[in-house]
Amino acid sequence: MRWSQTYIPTLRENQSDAELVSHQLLLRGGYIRKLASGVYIYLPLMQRVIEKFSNIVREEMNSAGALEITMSVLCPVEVWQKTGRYDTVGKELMTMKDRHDHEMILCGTHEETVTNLVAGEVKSYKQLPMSLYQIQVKFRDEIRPRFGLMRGREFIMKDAYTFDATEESQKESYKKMVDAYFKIFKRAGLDVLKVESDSGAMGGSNAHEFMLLVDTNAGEETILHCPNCHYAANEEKAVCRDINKPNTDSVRVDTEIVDTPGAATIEEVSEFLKVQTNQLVKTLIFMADDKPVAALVRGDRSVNETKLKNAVAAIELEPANADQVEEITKAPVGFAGPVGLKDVTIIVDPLVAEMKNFIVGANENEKHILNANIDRDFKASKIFDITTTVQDDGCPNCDSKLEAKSGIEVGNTFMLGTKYSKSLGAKFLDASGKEQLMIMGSYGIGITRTPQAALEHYHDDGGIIWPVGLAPYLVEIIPLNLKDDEIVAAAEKLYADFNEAELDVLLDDRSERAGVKFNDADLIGMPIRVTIGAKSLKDGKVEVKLRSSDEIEKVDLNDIVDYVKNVAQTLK
RNA sequence: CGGGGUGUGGCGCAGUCCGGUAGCGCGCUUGCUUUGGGAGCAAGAUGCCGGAGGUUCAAAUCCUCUCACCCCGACCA
Repeated sequence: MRWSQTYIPTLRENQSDAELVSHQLLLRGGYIRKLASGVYIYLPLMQRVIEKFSNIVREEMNSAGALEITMSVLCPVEVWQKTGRYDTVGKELMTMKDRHDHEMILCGTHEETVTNLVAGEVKSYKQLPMSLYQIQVKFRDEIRPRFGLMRGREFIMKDAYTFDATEESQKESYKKMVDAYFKIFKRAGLDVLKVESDSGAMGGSNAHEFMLLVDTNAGEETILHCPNCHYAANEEKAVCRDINKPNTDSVRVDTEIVDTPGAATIEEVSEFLKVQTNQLVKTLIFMADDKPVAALVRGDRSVNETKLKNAVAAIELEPANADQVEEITKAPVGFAGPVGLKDVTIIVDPLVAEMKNFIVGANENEKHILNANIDRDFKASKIFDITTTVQDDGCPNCDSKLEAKSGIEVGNTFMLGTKYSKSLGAKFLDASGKEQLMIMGSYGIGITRTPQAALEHYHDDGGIIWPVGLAPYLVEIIPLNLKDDEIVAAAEKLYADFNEAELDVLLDDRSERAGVKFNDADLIGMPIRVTIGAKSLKDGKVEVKLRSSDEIEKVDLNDIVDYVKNVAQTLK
């Protein structure tokens, strides 16, 4: 492609509302433009990146035996009502009304659509396993879109779905997808970490996320990783095992109510009573589907709301507001405690359950209770891991300490079980003629998110440095002076040769000065740059430079295509 | 939804406190010169100062309402 024939609107200055380097680079490099919050237009270069990555995904999905289809973006609400997700997904569900006032879903995922399809088509175990996928736009009314393509309201996703007759077979299907995922990300130049995750509104038993680790604020999730046994899970899933337990008395002592004037927060109370924060127990009041829940964690730890949501099997969970807290505990915020609480579900974390003689709020203004003990002074509705796991907590699988890392989710895999096949009637007859529910899996990869995530790693001060797998063009030719006929002739010949050899090539045929072309080339980030200038050309040579290196190699004009081919092999 | 902030040519911003009819840099157009890391000179074009209402002789500027966008939090298939 000739620069003059395409559209690459590079900008000299950063746009003020882009926070992340990767977002900034896509904007400045002329890859994307914003239309509305979380809604982007992909310009020609981005379009090529999307095609490159999609093709990698497509090839690996096909090799894994998945069949490409395209499902509708729209889906009648009735299908979503059948699976219950019309209610459980909540406000993130994007919907519209047609002219007959019939509500339609703008799908953010396609379990409903695909299961509805398969339920009507597949009737025999002989047709299973079946694996379907598509690459398509998705809609999610995100509460706060941010970071450009990282979290949009409209984005492109690869979503795959497997249908199996038996658990055994489903495990194989799952493994095939996981293997394909590692191949895909490797080809895109990315090292990803597979972590255990919570299945959330998706339902199902087992789930993993594929995370790209980053050390910037681009990471929206915290991952706990064991360097020894390689256990890895995200914050919402990681089992909390505290290896620094506080010493506690073994003998239970009677409770005592004390005044704690002006001390409401854990810090204030611990300072006032001259005790460590881990001698206190935090009682946090939440509303779970409009029912009050008290969550008890140790004073020095915090509640993970996803874990708590799972503990009470709630659809909606939110912290109670000050009025609700007052109504439930009969005391202002800061003095809630489990002792004497009525008609409230009390979820106790295991770290609290093993404590003795601890301090809790007294449900009375400016008072706390000393020496509270579980079972004697209050009863737990349930003991459940609701503590957020942090750096240096113990690995649940070995004796090492966990490390906390920040990551971007670029893919996910879910074992769905029969949640969708049951509600949508995806049944088949097994070999003995008995009706069975299909066992499903669901697998996503963010097609627009992944390339931007990659840029969090692949850039320097000058701009983007694409891995070959994602680069819009492999090589960019820069003729330095368009008034020099020999340079132009050499550039045209090279351009023709690269095209002949079917290498993706961009020719910067603008009559800009060298500096402008070099800076733009650095900014848009093609892996290989070929510079044609008068000096080298006298000797029949051109200069080859990798975007990722400062070294310049002079190569004979006639050998250049082979040279570039070979170099490309050595790049990621 | 809560907290914070911003809307002024395509982009980045100044001007707003203290009202007087819009400016800078980059980009864009034309011409000449220049051509190995964001050139120089000259001449140009581009603004309902986010929108509506109000106060005033006069509003980008003051007041009221509204919309959009950004950041932090909740959410995250």
